[in-house]
Amino acid sequence: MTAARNTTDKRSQLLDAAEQIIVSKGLSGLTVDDVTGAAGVAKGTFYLYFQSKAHVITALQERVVERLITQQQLLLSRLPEDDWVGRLEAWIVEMINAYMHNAHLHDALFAHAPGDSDVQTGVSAANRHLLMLSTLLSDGADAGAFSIDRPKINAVLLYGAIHGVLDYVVHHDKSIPPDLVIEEACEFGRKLVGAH
Amino acid sequence: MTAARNTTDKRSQLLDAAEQIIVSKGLSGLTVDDVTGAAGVAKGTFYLYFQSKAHVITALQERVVERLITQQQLLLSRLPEDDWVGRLEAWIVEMINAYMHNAHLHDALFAHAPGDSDVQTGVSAANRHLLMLSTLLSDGADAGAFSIDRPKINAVLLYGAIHGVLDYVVHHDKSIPPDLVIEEACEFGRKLVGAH
Amino acid sequence: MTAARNTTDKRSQLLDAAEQIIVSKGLSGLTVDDVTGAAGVAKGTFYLYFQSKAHVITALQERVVERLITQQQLLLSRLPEDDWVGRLEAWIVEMINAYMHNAHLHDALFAHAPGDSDVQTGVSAANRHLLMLSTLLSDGADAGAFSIDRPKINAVLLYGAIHGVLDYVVHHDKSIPPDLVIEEACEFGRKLVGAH
Amino acid sequence: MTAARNTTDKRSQLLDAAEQIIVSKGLSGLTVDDVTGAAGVAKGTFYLYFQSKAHVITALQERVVERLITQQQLLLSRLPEDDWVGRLEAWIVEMINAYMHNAHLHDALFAHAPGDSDVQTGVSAANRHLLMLSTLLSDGADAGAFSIDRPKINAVLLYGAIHGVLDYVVHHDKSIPPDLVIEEACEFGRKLVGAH
DNA sequence: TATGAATGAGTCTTCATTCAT
DNA sequence: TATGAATGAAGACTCATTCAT
Repeated sequence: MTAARNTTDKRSQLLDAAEQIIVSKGLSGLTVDDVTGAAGVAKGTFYLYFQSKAHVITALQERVVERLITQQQLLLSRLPEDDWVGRLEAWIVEMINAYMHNAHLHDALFAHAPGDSDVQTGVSAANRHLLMLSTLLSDGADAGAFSIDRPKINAVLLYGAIHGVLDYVVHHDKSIPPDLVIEEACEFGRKLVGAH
Repeated sequence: MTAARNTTDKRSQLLDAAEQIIVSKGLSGLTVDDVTGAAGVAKGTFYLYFQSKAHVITALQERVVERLITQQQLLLSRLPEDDWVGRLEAWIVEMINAYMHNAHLHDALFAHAPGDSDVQTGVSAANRHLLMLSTLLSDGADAGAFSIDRPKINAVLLYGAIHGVLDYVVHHDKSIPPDLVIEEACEFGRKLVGAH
Repeated sequence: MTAARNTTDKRSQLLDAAEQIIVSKGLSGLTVDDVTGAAGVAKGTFYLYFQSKAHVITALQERVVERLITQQQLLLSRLPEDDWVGRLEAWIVEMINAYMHNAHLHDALFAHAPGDSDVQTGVSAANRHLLMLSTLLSDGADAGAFSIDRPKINAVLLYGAIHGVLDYVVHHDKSIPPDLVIEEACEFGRKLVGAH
Repeated sequence: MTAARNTTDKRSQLLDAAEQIIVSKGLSGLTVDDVTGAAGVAKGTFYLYFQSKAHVITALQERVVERLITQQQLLLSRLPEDDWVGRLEAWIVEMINAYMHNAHLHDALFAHAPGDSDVQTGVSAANRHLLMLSTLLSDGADAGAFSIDRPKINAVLLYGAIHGVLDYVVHHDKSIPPDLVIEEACEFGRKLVGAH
């Protein structure tokens, strides 16, 4: 058990270190050397837990998305089943909160430079998150609460819209208050699903 | 004048070469060596026209956006002044067409890896494009055709949404036909501005 | 005794694993990790049976040569004592057969990169094999069957010649049939000892 | 012209440096770092003249063989056309001299670890040398001076034999005087071609 | 303007070996 | 005996940038 715990710990330490470095130096500033240095282990140890540098990045994406999904599921589970607009808003709000809470990380992790170091993971992390939104729209539509024809493509649009504002707010116009972002994003969501 | 023209030419050649390489090898596959090689000039020449590698990328972004803006302005100028929904749709359609016509390039150029090659250009290329959309929304609202409170933030949302679908369609689900993308994006735009 | 047997077994397993890897990946593709992996033991176990990686290679050389020598001795023991040319030919034939039967292994093992992994083993494996040939020549000369002055140096020459052809046939001209190689090598041997 | 000379010089410097390092540390002790260090140039410069580490080795082989071939051709050109045994002996003598003059280098360079870093060069350097010997045997046979059926395979045998003795003398029994090696090798050659 | 040889810091990755358990 | 996590030295190769000509 101790061994198992240590293993888990070390992988997490490495992941934490990588996360911290991405936050401070950006994705391109991430070096295996720095990661192991920050984690306090030898360089070779890195390769005991990750096949390559690209794999930590993927693992980090997974972790970030997984946490966000979990959090959103928790929130949604506390809402009335039939309050579809409320559920959509909750989803949006939590996504924005999570992103703004650690903007640099989300940014670096999900600013795709496609074709580059794409370590394909079957269904990528972001895709799973997108699927969650898509399902939400789909279920709401089935329940008659949303007037939407193509849940998937609409989910993509909404997802892109939210990512877009967040990116804009974080990088180009920090004067916009988070509350306003949330409000407008929700308004946007409501329009999309035809609620009012 | 000949000299001046040559200068312009050579800069363009370099730009063309860079563009071509990004299309074929991606942004991370771009090397100064390849650019000068493809442009048929010596490596040192590169630095006569661009301060650094990051600067070509920026210049390329400018050029791409400038062309798109010009094209959109041309299209809009042919539309009736008061057909605001038509103008918005034309804007969206053209953006999607331009993107899909050279997806790799737009992709590489606007998949920001912030903090990386951020050669800040005052108001960045993309910002100018965004401003165009924002102005369109604003004018439409002033004319009473759009019911929108905050044109800027709504422009950002719409812009992000479109970029998002395009990215999705190009990288994750190529089965979606361009026409459908255009249709949904326009529908999305109409909902946003409250046009039925 | 059981323990002793296990020990022997494990050492052999390790040796077998190393042999197999050399055959498939070449000497430079040999890693302790792969060896222990293929042998089904932990990495540390390797160092319980061999002082270093270089030592397995040496041990493998010994084993290969030992087997060959044994086989040749068996063959020679069945031949008439006084048929010296026949004995020499048998020796040559068996050497060629053994080599061609597992060319990769012999190759990797006896393509000396001197100064590299030279774990000096007193009289090296190959030397013992050479000594066998030398003795054969010497005895044949003593019996008056071979007209040779310096058995040792002639053994070296013959040994090198055979190794040379084998290497050539295996790596550069696979079109040469084994039978021809054997025939020419024997002819070569006969000339050397002055038989016809 | 200066530029051309410098270029040639630098490539040669690198080659010289590599040669020197191989002599002192063996082939496996050869590092790009050391080579550039010894040549007094920056690390990157190495890759301006050679595609990879493996390529210097090949280039070195070429150079060594080329020099030897040139020297042998010079020697042969001074001998009477019809003294075939003399020509063969001269070839053998020069090969042994060249080898012994820089044993470490020849050794490291031609101790093939096949399948490893084999940078195939069409007809490899050693092959060209072998061809020279083969041609010599063939011509001598045509002239009626050598009684040999298959020049190529016999050349391979002789070539291997000589390499074998040299390796043996250099690594295992330094007590054998060079003169004796030469004498025996020549004797060996004569036997091979059926000259007394 | 134009050249292109030279630079050298920067990075990933491998792998033999050790050692606490 | 046996394990296997941890080590860290070593090494190949890249590429943006400079500068003498």
